[in-house]
Amino acid sequence: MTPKKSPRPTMEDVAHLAGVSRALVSIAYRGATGVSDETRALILAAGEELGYTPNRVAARLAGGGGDTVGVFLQDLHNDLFAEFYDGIRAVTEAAGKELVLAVGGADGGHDLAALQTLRRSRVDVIIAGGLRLSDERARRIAARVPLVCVFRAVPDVDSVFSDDRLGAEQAARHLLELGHRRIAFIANPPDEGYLGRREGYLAEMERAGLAARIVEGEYSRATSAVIAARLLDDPEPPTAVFAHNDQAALGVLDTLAARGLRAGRDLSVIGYDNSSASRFPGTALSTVAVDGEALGRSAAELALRRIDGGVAEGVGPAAAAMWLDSPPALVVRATTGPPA
Amino acid sequence: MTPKKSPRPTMEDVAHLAGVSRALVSIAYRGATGVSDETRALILAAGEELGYTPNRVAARLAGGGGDTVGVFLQDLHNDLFAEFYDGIRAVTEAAGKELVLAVGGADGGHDLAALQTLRRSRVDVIIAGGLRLSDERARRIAARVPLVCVFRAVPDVDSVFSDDRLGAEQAARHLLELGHRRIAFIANPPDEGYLGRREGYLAEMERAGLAARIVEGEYSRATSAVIAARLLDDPEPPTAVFAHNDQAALGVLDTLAARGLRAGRDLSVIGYDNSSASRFPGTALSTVAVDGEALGRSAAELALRRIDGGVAEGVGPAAAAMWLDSPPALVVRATTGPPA
DNA sequence: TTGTATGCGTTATCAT
DNA sequence: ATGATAACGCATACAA
Repeated sequence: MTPKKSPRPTMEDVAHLAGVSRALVSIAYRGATGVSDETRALILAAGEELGYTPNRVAARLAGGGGDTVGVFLQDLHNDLFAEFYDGIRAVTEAAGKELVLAVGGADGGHDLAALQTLRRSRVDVIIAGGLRLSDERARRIAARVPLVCVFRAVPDVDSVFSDDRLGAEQAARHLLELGHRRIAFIANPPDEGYLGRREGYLAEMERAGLAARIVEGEYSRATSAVIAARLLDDPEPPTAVFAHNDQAALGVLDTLAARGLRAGRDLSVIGYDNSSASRFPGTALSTVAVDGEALGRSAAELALRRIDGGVAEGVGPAAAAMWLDSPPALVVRATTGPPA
Repeated sequence: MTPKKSPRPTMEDVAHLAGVSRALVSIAYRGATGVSDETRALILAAGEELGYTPNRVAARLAGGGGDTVGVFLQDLHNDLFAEFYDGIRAVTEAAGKELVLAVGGADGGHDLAALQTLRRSRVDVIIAGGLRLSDERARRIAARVPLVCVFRAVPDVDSVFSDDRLGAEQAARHLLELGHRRIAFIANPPDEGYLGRREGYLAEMERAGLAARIVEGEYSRATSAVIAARLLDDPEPPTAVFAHNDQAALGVLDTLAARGLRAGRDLSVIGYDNSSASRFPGTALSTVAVDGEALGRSAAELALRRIDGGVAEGVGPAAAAMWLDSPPALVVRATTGPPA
């Protein structure tokens, strides 16, 4: 009278009920070849009856792997990464790969831990969007697991990115052509990569024979708001501000609103990313558009090639691919105008 | 002269190098008790030297489990779910649990597949934010794996939610008090739960002796824009629109903008969620605030109790907990005003 | 086509 | 504190 142990049905149970061997059940559930359609239907029916769900954990341990891609997302609050994820999913889903996600924290402090998590879960490749780690650290990670850095170029590491420097030049030039001369740049932490935007700004200012004015900031809206206030209180305040990304630009807009000032008239503001927030009619932030979804798709394709074989199989970081994808596009909206 | 196979270092390798047994290595890496601090340091050093990373897949197969929580997120494009995730992470991280994520698609069609993925990966409990499945389906899933539904009350299933009905009543009343009489409600698909908002609207309209006007919509901004256009072209157009959520309300705003109409003057619009999009100064959408992060925290606590034991351990859906959390709060901004 | 053994890297249960 | 040994659930040769 020992009651049958019922924890969770396994392949064994399904095989038993269907009157076949475990191997057959395995094949049937994977859609692999080696079973007659009839027996497969029979097996699936048996599984259904038992409420069986394949155990992916066991499958990953046993199988060779090669069907799991890890994705790192810098920030769920930033719409750009949602688009990025959409792009990745579109191609990985079509290829029948499973996605494992890891999300960064507000600051870059958690990025490394997130990558570790991905590594522990034995993903076959990692696509990292918006990694805030030094190039050196990124390289060290790439040495242990195939890594594709996105939105950012890391030398010697597979990277898919937009030409930030070019985009920044366009933004700066736009401000310059409007007649601005005192243009400040709110930068990101310099030790976390993403230097292209800063460089573009610098280059364009130099070309115009103007003094550059870089203020180190972060990615957050709040921090940027504080910086903007300081800038405005300066004895010789800038007439235009170019922010490293939209989030930061939004922070500038916040202080402007708080002081009853109007963006585009009292101070020109331009961001970078063309995040959904910048697109709202009421916000109408001038910015530089980055196609997050396209970058996601390209990154996923690169990642798949790394694990599925193909052209780049086996090659290490030595043959890192650098994909300059989807050129940035200046988007002029309402927050930029001629100096007051 | 057979070269040592180098694929990936395992515990065995670490144990070998450290001159101890595998079991010790296991204990050392888990921080469990049973090793002297000295040997542990020695083991960790050996692991470091080999570039060893614990294999979580194997650990999950072997171990009893109980340390993995699955999270379903309806939509990465909606900021509300980012907050929700933050709340979950705050408590699960403190409890030392691993998170496994699954994301829904644009429509609810992928929700079931996402849940399946979570099930296959053998998470110990699932926290689902914004599930678009019928109550019945949700119940069937809950019968097979501990499930916590959030933002929504599913009878007989653990649920953590805000009082949508109350919030909707507040929104409707706000419109009523402003003097509106023809108030339309853009609803979500009726078979996907989330009926509280509709009910609140209905109740308040009835109380005022007014005719309700419900238009079935979806969650998307685009669909809602089309609906708004139709509403506006009606021979007797509403003077106010209450949308099921902010996304939908934004769609109404889009149509207004496209026609050169002004929200708050030509047509009052109110949404629901207080998503970040609604907060932008330029948008200033009146709405009802939901504390996504608080709901996430509560849901996580409930989930942990389910797996870690404690008060609710072992109890099935029969004793489902319904947490009415964080009361909704009316947020009046610029898109609502007296009728023209 | 179908069934059988072996191994995947850990954890857990025993002994010592 | 430490060291063997048995699961964990499945994939993958390989034999039938």
